[in-house]
Amino acid sequence: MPVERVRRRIPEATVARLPVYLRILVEQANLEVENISSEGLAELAGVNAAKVRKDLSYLGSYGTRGVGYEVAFLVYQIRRELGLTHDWPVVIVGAGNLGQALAGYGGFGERGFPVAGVVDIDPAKLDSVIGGVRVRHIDDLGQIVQSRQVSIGVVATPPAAAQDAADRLVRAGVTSILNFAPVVLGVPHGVSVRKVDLAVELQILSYYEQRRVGVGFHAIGSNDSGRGASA
Amino acid sequence: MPVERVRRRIPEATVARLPVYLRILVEQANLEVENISSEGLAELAGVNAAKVRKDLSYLGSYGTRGVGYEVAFLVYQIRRELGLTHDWPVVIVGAGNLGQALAGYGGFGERGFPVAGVVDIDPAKLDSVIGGVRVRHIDDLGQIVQSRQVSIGVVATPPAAAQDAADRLVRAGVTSILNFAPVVLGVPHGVSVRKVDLAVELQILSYYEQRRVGVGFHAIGSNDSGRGASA
DNA sequence: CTGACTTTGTGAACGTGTGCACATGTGCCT
DNA sequence: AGGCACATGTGCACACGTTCACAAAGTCAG
Repeated sequence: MPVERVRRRIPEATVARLPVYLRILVEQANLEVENISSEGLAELAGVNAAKVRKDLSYLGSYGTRGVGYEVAFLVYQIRRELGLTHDWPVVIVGAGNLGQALAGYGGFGERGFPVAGVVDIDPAKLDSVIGGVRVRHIDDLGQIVQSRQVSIGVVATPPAAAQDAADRLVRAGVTSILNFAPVVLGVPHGVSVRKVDLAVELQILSYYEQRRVGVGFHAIGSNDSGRGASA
Repeated sequence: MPVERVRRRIPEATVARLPVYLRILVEQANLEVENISSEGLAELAGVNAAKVRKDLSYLGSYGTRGVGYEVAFLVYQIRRELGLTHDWPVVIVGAGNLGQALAGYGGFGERGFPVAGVVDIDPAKLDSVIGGVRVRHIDDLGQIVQSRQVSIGVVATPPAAAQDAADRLVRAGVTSILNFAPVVLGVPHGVSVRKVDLAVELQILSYYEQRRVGVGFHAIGSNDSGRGASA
């Protein structure tokens, strides 16, 4: 069939849910499930069935009325849409507590994001090996990014060093950054940033916790899949 | 002045930004800044000034026209609203890679979320000390939660064990859960869950990265502060 | 005390996201 | 071959969030 990439825009909220559907679908595929209905998928993803259908409709009409969606085919389509048909090597800046945990956490590579390198500015940390990767000096960043075609960088430095880390990543040619430091990063136009701030998450929980005066029932939206409680 | 807790509801999106404002305001206070305008705060938080004003207006009319907001007072009000006037001890389930990093990461305690305990199901992990806390068996969960008045639990287990961890937390009396496992947790009505899924974040970046065909300019919304790029 | 200037607080318009409800299409059973 | 049961795909209405634009309220200089 002819390649017809129409480049239709997918809503932000949907993009954030697709990875969740994908994970569930892969699990179902491993369980030898061949077809799944929007309701079944919705149940597993903890969302509304109509939302699932609308989300999937952005990819095209890949369902069969009266039957549901073919799991393997959906997996392929979502992967394709998310750009997961090939690996995206990432480079981690900061070999502290968090950087080490991230590098050591096998989940990255498995899910298509192999750790191409870990760098730190502290000479004391150099050459230690974490998760099979040797820690190199931050000055090698450009070389790593170039040679390994890295386009995603992870900032796992202390807050004070985060902006510098981001600047270096951008200078090295990285165009997407996942930021773990509790800082608002300034980056040039054209660079995507997503942040993960543990303290912020806890503080949000604290808000709802504090409100739980005695009534005790809330459905709080999560950051990407609007879901928090179920009966 | 009389205490007038009206319990007005604050929009979800605003709740997610308040912690960011708070962090910035605390920084400014340390820099001896006494007053800040909505525009100044907006700049530092990477958001629109009108948004800042509307967000803060949910707390009450705490600004002074022609001047701005008194930093120290705002810090107090936001803390109060978020329920950060006292500490919220947390218990971490799972002493693996991530659990260790979280426990060892000092940022929790500093920001009002001291680690009350770390538990694991694996006897081999018991009694090792991480970040000043001894790893205990998961059967001690109830005792820890009760004695330390814990209401927030952190799930840092492998995916397969996450639901069980959540069940145990709920049974022990925890009412808020921060979930790091790539699983959709089912919890009873009245329990709040927020999730942090690294792979999902990377996959979202991948989507925008993949679209960057040659045009190269996108402003992608972050999970809480709708912001991704700046010039 | 007055007037110019600054910045808040908010009404109103707009855009995005959600969920219902149902027509439409598909497969199965008789 | 026909009809029935089922599940998708989507139009529509509503809720939520964002941004503009401006009146109201305060400051400060002279």
